[in-house]
Amino acid sequence: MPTRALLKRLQINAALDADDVETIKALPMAVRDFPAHAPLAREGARSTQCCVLIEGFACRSKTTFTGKRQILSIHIAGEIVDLHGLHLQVMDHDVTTLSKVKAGFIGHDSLLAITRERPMVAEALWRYSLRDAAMFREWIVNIGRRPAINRLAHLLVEIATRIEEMGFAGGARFELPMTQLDIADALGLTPVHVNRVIQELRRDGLLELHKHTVLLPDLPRLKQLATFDDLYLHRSEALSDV
Amino acid sequence: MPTRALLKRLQINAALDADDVETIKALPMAVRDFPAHAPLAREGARSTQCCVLIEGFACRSKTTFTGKRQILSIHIAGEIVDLHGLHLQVMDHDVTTLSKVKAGFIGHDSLLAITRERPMVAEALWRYSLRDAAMFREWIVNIGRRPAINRLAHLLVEIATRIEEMGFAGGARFELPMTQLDIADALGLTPVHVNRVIQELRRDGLLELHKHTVLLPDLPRLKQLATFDDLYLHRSEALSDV
DNA sequence: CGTCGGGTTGAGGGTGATCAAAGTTTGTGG
DNA sequence: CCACAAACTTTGATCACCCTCAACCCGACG
Repeated sequence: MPTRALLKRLQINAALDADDVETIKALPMAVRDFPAHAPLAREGARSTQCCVLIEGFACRSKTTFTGKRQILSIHIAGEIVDLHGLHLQVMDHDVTTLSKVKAGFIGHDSLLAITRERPMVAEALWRYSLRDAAMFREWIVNIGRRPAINRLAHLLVEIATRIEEMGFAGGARFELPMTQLDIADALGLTPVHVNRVIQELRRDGLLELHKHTVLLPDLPRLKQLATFDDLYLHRSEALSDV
Repeated sequence: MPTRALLKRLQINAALDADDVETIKALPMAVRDFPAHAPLAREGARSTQCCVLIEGFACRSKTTFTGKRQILSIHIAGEIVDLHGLHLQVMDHDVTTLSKVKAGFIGHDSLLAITRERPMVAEALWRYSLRDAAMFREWIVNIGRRPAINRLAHLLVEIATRIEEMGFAGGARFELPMTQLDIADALGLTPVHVNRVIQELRRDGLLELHKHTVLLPDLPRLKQLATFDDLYLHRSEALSDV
């Protein structure tokens, strides 16, 4: 069931009834496989469908005229990488796979139709896009006001938290198919400096990183270093919903 | 008519029919005045209403545990500073006035009701929040990948563009009630360095700044310096709407 | 006239950038 | 399965952008 992860993702933040769930499951979705480093959407393009990650990792990024890339967010299975395209005509950034990816594409027409018929689905999606924005805000704080080590710590803890939230693996060990260059572009640093900061975390016993497997041996201390507060992830708000 | 600016703002990005407009005009709204540097909303609070700027400037910000403030966005008349509160229970950041402000407060209950009855209003608001997110993304790129001068240039051009878009004054001259400390917090810099960068722009004939009046004598050159591309503002998308 | 917030200036220091090169791993084709 | 290339990681040396600290100036306002 390709919509399983998506449903899980939406239900973390919204109370959907059985009919809502059925309607989402029935959405026509084209599933495709992509290799790593493949574009899922490009800046300037007019999208006609939304892209849901079923398996694998992707990131959103912008490249300045001077050729520098800035990664805006990392995405895991269950997440919609371009939901904004539903109401914003043209893509203002790129979406690229980080690993091999299985992705589902849902036409804007069918998605718009269901949002107009089922207000709760519309609100779940709207809320999802608001959480997206909340993560961008924290990303701004991270890049603007935290030194490099703390910045990297925050990125790691955020990803660990989000992976755990979706019920994949434990929070302290996970796959992260990002190169040090990717991490640098995510943090607004250079790859050389990221390498040095990684070594510092290793020395402090806060990070083990072989291949693309991350292990966080002392999550509490890492969270402290990151001054991580998960408020901005707006977890489990469904219960208190109107 | 206190909803005039808001309507103008929404209609830039959405096609509202006469009934939609009337419904928005009829929204019960409590108007209040605030001095400069007053909180409009606080991190951790559960909001029950949305705050619309009728006159004046405000900003959104987060403060890290180490006491550093990062400004996330600047807001002008017509903008809703906490629309996300409609679907996200708790505020993940602060909203503060920058100048004297006249603000209108609309209860979540009436706002939710109208979004459920009028899909086009819901979509206009949803789209508004998506544009918000697009501005956060550009803010990330600005802080993460542009040197200080270019960063300041970008901030100035963005504000000039958004003020012009709303039909206030010309794009090259406008009021900006931010201190150099505020600008520093917006750009992820220190006030001392902001001061030096301002002087550099002055020397280059790109900026005049007396009191809180900004004059941009050579907007094209400033845009070039900022490598400013207004794509992310998603201007006038209403026409091509579904 | 004194205080206070904000702007300006100077000296010195450090975080992170740049440049360059050497390892190491990954992946691909023979 | 090996050979080779390409991509990624690591290390070193040097540099610069921006920070820190500190003082002084200026205008607004009581």
